[in-house]
Amino acid sequence: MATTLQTLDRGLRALEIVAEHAEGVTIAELAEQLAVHRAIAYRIVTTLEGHGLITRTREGPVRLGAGISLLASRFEPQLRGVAQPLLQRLARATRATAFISVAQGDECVVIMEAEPEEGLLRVGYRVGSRHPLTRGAAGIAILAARPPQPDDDEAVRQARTEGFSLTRGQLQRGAVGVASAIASPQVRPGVEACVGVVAMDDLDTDTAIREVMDHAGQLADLIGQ
Amino acid sequence: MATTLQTLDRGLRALEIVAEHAEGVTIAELAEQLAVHRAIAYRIVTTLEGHGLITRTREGPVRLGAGISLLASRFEPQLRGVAQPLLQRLARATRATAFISVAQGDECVVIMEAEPEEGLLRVGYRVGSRHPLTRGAAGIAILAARPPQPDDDEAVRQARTEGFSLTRGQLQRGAVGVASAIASPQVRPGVEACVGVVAMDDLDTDTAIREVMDHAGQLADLIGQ
DNA sequence: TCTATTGTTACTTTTATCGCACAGGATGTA
DNA sequence: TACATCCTGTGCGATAAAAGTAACAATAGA
Repeated sequence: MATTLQTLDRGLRALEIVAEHAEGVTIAELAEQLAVHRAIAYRIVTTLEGHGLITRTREGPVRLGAGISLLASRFEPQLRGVAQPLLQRLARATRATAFISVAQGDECVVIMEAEPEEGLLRVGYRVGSRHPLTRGAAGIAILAARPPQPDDDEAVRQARTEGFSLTRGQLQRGAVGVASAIASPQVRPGVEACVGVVAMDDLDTDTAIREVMDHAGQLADLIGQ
Repeated sequence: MATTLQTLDRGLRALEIVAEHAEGVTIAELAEQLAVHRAIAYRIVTTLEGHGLITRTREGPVRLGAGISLLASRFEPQLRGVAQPLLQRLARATRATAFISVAQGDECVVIMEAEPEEGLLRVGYRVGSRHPLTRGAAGIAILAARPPQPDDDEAVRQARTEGFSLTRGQLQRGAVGVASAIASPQVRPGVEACVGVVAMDDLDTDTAIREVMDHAGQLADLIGQ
């Protein structure tokens, strides 16, 4: 019947709660947020700590541990580190917020973000935020990189021929997004990523399209070696 | 009696096994490595997938998911991205392998690494590798950044006064390491990190000491704002 | 066509987990 | 000092949750 495991689920929720508290949480606070007894929270913390995913200061709060970095270093190792400077350059060139998203099931998740240094208003694109692949420039760019399907949307077909996708107001009123897939089929089939920018209506789309596609090519080269 | 949770422990072990297989693993392989029945592995996979930590290609293997990046972005967000270019510069300036380590319990764990581009032989310092705080330049640098303890080792006291630690052959015969703590007590108390370099015996220690301390200061400034 | 492998789900058994209870330490207050 | 109030940490029995079995569908290969 139940296809998920309660204990594992609680442990992962605990990990997320710890992640949300940069200043750390006590076991008692953790138990309250999980709505479980403190003894349970204590055992969860002990187990997570055994795997290095969290760490504890003496008698004090719990925070994320170095095991997270180990996992992150295994997840698209080529991308991390190399991509951040590129994203910064893209953000500067387009005066817009640059991001990298990957497909996760039938959703699109932001994994990295860089904001322009200048400008009065900034558009933030929160790392970890997700939305359906069928909505927003990022998802459409990823769908366009897949083999053609008979039920593809018009926007997807257009993005497939042009090499980029441009959407207005699909995720937020007044927001415009441009994205292009990062092509690396030979390296890691199954990993689907795209790079793009998002901004208010005043985005210079010609520049954005050119820069986004240029950076998508650079990223593909960097991770394709 | 048992202070850890078997189900959570298995789930985290599964996550680590998936991380070790960049090309992906099938549920059957995962079940074999965990020494559990396929049905159990299936439920573990479903639960991990629900939290975005792993993702599945259609009918195919399992690999790490975007949730890892979300967690990583919460773990020392200032450090990630900003630090990698600095590490590259440090590696180039010293012609040695540069690294950042953090304290995890009474151990010292490498979380980032950068290797010099030139040179015939490279010294690799694997991300995720760990050793006691009392051994190696990195651990001593972290201990030296803590308030003085009566049972401090001589090397720790010396590192505290000089601002850096230098060890030879403690972790590996013929290896020499230099490290200095990243001081950021006001920002995130409880996070203890250090930066350093490791190389064969031919390290130019004067240059290394100067560069490591300089970069430690830069990193402290960057994350201290 | 037959066989082998894998993913997936229903059902029964059993065991790991839950939640209570209590001990102990640190801190604050009268 | 005595008392109160937080917190962490840990046996132990009842029970809910997970383990294990079996079975089915789908796919691939011989």
